[in-house]
Amino acid sequence: MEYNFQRIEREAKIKWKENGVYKVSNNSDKPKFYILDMFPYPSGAGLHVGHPLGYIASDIYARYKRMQGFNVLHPMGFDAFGLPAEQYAIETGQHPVDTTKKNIVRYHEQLDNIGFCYDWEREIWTSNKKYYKWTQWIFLQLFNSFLDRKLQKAVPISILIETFEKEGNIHHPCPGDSSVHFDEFVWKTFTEKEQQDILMNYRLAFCGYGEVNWCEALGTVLANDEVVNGVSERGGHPVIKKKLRQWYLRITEYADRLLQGLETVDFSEAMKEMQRNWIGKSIGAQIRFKVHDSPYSFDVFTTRPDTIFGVDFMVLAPEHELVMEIATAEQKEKIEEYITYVKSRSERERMAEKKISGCFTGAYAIHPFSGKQIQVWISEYVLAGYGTGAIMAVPCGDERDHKFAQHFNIPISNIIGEKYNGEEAYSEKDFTLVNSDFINGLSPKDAAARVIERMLEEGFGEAKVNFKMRDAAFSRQRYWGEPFPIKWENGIAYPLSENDLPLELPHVDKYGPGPDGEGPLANIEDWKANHYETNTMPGYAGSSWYFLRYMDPNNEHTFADRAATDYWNQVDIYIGGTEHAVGHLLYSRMWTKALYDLGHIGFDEPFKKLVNQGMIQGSSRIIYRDRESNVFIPFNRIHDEFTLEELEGLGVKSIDGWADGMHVDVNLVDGLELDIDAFRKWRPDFANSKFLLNENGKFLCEAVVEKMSKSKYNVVNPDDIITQYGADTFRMYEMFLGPLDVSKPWDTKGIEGVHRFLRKFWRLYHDDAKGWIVTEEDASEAELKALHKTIKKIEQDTERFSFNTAVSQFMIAVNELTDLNCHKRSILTPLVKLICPYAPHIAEELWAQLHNSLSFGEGRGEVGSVITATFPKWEEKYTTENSKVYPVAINGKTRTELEFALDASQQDIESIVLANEVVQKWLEGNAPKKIIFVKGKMINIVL
RNA sequence: GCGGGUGUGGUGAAAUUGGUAGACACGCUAGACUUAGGAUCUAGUGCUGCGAGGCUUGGGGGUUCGAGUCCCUCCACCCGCACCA
Repeated sequence: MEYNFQRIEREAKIKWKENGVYKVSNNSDKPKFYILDMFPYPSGAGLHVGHPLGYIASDIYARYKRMQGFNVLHPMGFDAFGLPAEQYAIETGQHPVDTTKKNIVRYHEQLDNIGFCYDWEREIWTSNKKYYKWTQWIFLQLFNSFLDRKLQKAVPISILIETFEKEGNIHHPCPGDSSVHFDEFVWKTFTEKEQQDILMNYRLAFCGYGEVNWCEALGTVLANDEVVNGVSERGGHPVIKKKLRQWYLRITEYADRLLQGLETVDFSEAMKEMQRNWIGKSIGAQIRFKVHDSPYSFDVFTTRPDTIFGVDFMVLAPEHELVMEIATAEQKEKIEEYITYVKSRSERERMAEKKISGCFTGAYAIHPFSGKQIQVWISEYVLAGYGTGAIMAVPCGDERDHKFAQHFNIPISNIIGEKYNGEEAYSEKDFTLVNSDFINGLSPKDAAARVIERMLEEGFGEAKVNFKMRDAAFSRQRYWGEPFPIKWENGIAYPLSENDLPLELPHVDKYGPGPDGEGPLANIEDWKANHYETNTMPGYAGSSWYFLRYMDPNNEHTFADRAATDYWNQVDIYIGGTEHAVGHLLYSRMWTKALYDLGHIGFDEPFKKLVNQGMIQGSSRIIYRDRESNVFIPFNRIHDEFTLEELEGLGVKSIDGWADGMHVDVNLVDGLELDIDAFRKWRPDFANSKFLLNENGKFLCEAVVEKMSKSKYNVVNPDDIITQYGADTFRMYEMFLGPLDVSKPWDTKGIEGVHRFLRKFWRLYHDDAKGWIVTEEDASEAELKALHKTIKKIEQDTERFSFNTAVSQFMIAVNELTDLNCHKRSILTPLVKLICPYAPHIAEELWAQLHNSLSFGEGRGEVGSVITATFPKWEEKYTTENSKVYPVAINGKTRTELEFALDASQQDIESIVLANEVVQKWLEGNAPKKIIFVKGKMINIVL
């Protein structure tokens, strides 16, 4: 009986489904385990072999945990709203409702073919109104609360209103506009509109005017993390800064907690570092400088208040609001010219070439301590969006300031002493200050504290913490997203009541942009008449909390029952790519914190442990053709010297043209060898081309590793692999490719080895001729040893996500048992259980056969529930330790005295024992401290 | 520039965390069985040498009885951030 994976997998799938094997209950005595994948965005192209990598890993771990007796939540769903889905719909002339549905059905089918143990009854789509009702509800929670900075937690806005009525905002500085101050009396004089405008500046989800990333091609704004290198992440369209009315999440208020929370979670250092970097906390001071002969003054932010006496000039960002106010008449023209120049430079140009440029305003600032007059410049190296958009420049201590001073011949003062060489800035902090008035002789650290103290006393500066992170743009001028549950009246945003949720996304036939940078919803008359907000939420809205919904997916009364969220609690393991480091992961961490603050859930970090999987790249095949003669030349011969006859025979006049390389469909290539007939069929335009062959009659392509994509013809579809080799082979091979977290190219060729292994595995149980061959004999010592070694290794490997070595371990075990000609039930039964997480279909089949009629379906059918109970305990007796250190006592002897014994003992353990005795005698009863044995051989003696 | 990471056969990679480096697999070579095979099986396969042996984990140095593993230094590559004051 052959290993008929097609039959086996078909039957297993039916069995699992009929018996509801993977249904998960919220009521269980078992300990819980929550393992989650980043849910996919169902694109039109379907899954390629790279997508399921992380899913396979999590599935193996889920099944493994289930076997250990955990109640495992391992759900799957679809991130269905958002820009790409809408773009795809537009491009293919369909409606996003239809394309999304179609794509999901396809994804669903593909995932099922791989044999995942998802509880599909918990499936969620973010675009489903039953789901986005609660996305809207959470939005309202954010809208209706603010962050109390003293408590460092979100608090309902109603409490803030009460406070304002009692004492104004004296204890609650306005995060949106720090210039807003009022007491309880003034508050009461405000109109409703004025009051609401002020409250808007506190809300965690708020609407305001701001500079946003506007993408004309997509017709919408984008969040900072959706803009990469100055172009849109999706589609690579140019992005410009534009002032628009926008919704935002006030994530900056959570900056500190997002930073602190990283200490409590198990993410990779790189991931934590990325998030820290994005948040960009820096500690320093804000200092006010007055402008000479002018009513104006401006603030700068610096991390080095200790260098205050080294300030030689000031720089404002070109966009700084004071620039035109303080510029002197004679400099105005030059300033305007410079600003025009800056505006003419795109973000990309600025990044590409960092030129030193700037312009003197003609104005002078007054040093707050010394009263010295300091030139005020503007330059594009000072960014409007960071800090206060103005800096105090200390050339001797900052590289950029130094270059700027040199470039414009600004005299440089030295407050560092001899460590500053006049050539380049000295930015270390290990020096003693000089030429610095009252902080002379202090270290930078002490000086900074002293300066801040003095500034506070004199009232022109204070300690200040600055963050790089900005509030997150939360509205899109698009159709395919959650509508905001907001009604506008007289310029005031009124939240809908909970009872009115969901505010459904109206079905429209046309969903082009609305007027004046508004969303498509502005084109709908009903919508406008009701004064609903016309923007929709961004793609990351639905994904910021989906992990909570899985816990209680069908609840119609709340986003998830508190008992359910308490039971499942944090996601124990979250698997996904690093590309979400500063987007999704930060947003969901913030939402979790807000929901926690407001008492809706009992934990404030969503993901306990994050595992990053690498990408599976495509391995493209390239072929080269001489354009003129229309001859293809094998890659291995491109640098060859061709003989004249060869060239003439082919009609090649020159080989200069061969560099005409083209991608060829990887499915037409076996390893590197091109199937020429198939190629001619695929590209009839080359049907008449000639091929220069190698001596063995083969034509070889070049292999290039690059991203898997349709246009490169290097996409491998998991469905094809599964048809040919089966899902179990596919799963094991993906794991076998290498460590989970590194990127690696797909190589279909290598899959044979894994497939061969599974067939060999099958042959332990079945013989092609004799059929079922499992015997009842007692196992031998050698067989037990092989089994137990395998159990131990695979448990360890699975535990630490080292699935590639686990698969190797299986292969070793099967090779060993095959060599031992072992077909014994007592060995083969545990082996089935062991392999189940990796190759569940074959395990299902073998299990059923081992137990004759007993199938998974009986007794709730989980393989795992049976497995844990009968896993044999690892016994000391079978330990494979092959190196042991025997400690023996000795003092005061040198190695040379023992060398002869060493030499004599290289052969076997007996001679070593002998040698040891000799040594001991030699030393008159004293033995060495350690004698080191490696695999039965004495390697060394330690005194 | 800053931060994080990685360097091991022709290839993907192992190495019990300081103990025979290269497990397992791909590829390759030879052979067997086959009408045939891209099926299956057997043997070989880090480099070097006829050989005993010698050499080998990016380079150099160090600690140690012993280093792929720890320390210093240099080099290369990948990822992230990047005029962040």
